[in-house]
This record gives sequence, structure tokens and C-alpha cells, in this order.
Amino acid sequence: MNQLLEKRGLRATPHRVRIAQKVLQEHCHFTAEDICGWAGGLKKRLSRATVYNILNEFVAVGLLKSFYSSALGKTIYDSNTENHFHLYDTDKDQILDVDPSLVTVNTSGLKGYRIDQIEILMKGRRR
Amino acid sequence: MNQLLEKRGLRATPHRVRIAQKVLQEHCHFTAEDICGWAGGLKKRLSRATVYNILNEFVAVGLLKSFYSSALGKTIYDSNTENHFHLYDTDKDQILDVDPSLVTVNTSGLKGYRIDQIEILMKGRRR
DNA sequence: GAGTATTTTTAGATTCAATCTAATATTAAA
DNA sequence: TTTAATATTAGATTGAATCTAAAAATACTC
Repeated sequence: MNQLLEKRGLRATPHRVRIAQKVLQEHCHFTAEDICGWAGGLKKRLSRATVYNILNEFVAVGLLKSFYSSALGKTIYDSNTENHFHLYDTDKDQILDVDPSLVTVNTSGLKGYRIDQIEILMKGRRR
Repeated sequence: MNQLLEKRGLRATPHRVRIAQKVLQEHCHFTAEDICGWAGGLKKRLSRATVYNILNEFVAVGLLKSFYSSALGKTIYDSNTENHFHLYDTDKDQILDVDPSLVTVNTSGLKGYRIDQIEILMKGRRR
């Protein structure tokens, strides 16, 4: 975990390591408040500013992605940094990752523009 | 304009008519603050609460759509209520409508889910 | 019409996520 | 050490959006 951080140019401070362990071990979606509210097994709670600082650093160096969820009204951090799309399960009120291989998008009709990025949010539910 | 509102069950009050004229005549993107800041040729300026009330009523009855733009950090109201996608022109810092016929999406790989809605935001620029 | 009920509009307060500030603490470098 | 650079912090601030409770406008009944 320390090398992971340092490889990206971030000093492996206790706070950063702690959050990284919580958040980078497996793919998950979470909010900044989730981390603020999480004691993390330490005596002192992380300050809100620290949480936002660290999460946004992680985003800047590519350890996290973030996006704003209209449904939830806040920024969601996503430890899946691979290219993928999102499916909001309206039944479970939960955001799921969708492998891009399951969805094909063809933008070749869009002449005159160079598309750099495509964000797709689907809404649906189990059938 | 009055019938348009009443057909949707909204009384054609002067404020609603005024905003409808500003906003529903042709396809456009705008924020609530755009409307608040707009005098509208009237003596008294619209209160912020009224603007939000009316815009959200318009959304509720299908006269407008709205979506949150992460790039701009606020809710965008869209008088194009047809199914369409969005292209954020990173050069011009502007959101453009994309006719859905220009983009094909195939979600048939997503087995086990019924997709009710697809939102696509592309980022790009003129080539 | 007058009187009453309902709907709209309002200014200002409030909320809430997120950022900023400026001081303190920690770590690194000389 | 001493000094310089980086992290962390509590609390203030911002800004979009909503809420509140009162005033204004409109519709409805007799």
C-alpha cells in the first residue's frame, strides 16, 4: 500500500494509508461522508478537510474516480478506475458497475467532433 | 402559451407565463440563476423561491428536463424534452444536444436487468 | 358584488455538500 | 539540532437548493 501511494507521488502518511486500505482493496462506491463517519479503528476521527483532501488527491493521481450522482445528490468516489459505466438500481437505490464490454456505443454519427470521453448512466432494475 | 400550461394542469399565472415564454420557445440550456438574474422586462424581480418552484413544476409536468452538470457544478434545465444525449464541448465550455439517432447504444449484453433509461454525457470538441 | 377558500409568490432563514483559511503538527532535509 | 516543506486540523465560508411562514393574488360560493 505504501509503494502504491509513493509510486503515484504521494507520501505514505498514516492517514492516507488508512484510507487507502479502507477504499482501494476492492472495488467500491462511497461518499466523503462515509469516510468521515468511519472511525477507522483510530482514536481520533479524521477531519472533514483531510478526508476531502486525500480523496481528491487519490482522484488526481488516478487511484480513484469520482462522479456526481443526481439520484443521491452528492459526489460518489469509485475505486474501480477501469473504464466502465454505471447502472443505478432503482429498486435497491444502489449504483452498480457495468463492464463496458456489455454495452456497445457507436458515436460515428457525430461528425465534426472528436469525442474524448463517454459517461453512461443507466437506470433500471432486476427483471 | 396559456393553453400549453393549462393543458398540463398549471394555472397560467403571469410569472409562469413569463418564464415559459423565455424558456420554452426554443431549445435551450439554462440554470435557475440565469432566470433569477434575468429581469424579464418586469418592474419587480422574481424571487429565487418562485424561480425554483416554477422550474421544478415545469420539470414535473414534462415541459422541461433537468440534469446535474458536474462540469458546471449545478443543475441545468433543458427545454428539449425529446429523448437526446449531451455533449460537453470542452473548448467552448458549453453543453450541446446530441440527437439519439447519431449514437447507437446496445445494452443487450446486460442480462438480468431491465433498463428504463439511459443517460449519456460525452466530452469532446470540434476537430 | 362581498366573503371565504385555495393557490401563488415572497424574503429571508436554513440546509448540506464541499471548499477555504490560517494555525498547528508532522515529517524531511541541511 | 535548526530549518524548510508537507500534512492535518477545527471552524468559517461558499453556493446551490430547499424550506418556512406570511403576504398577495386568484378562484369559488352565496
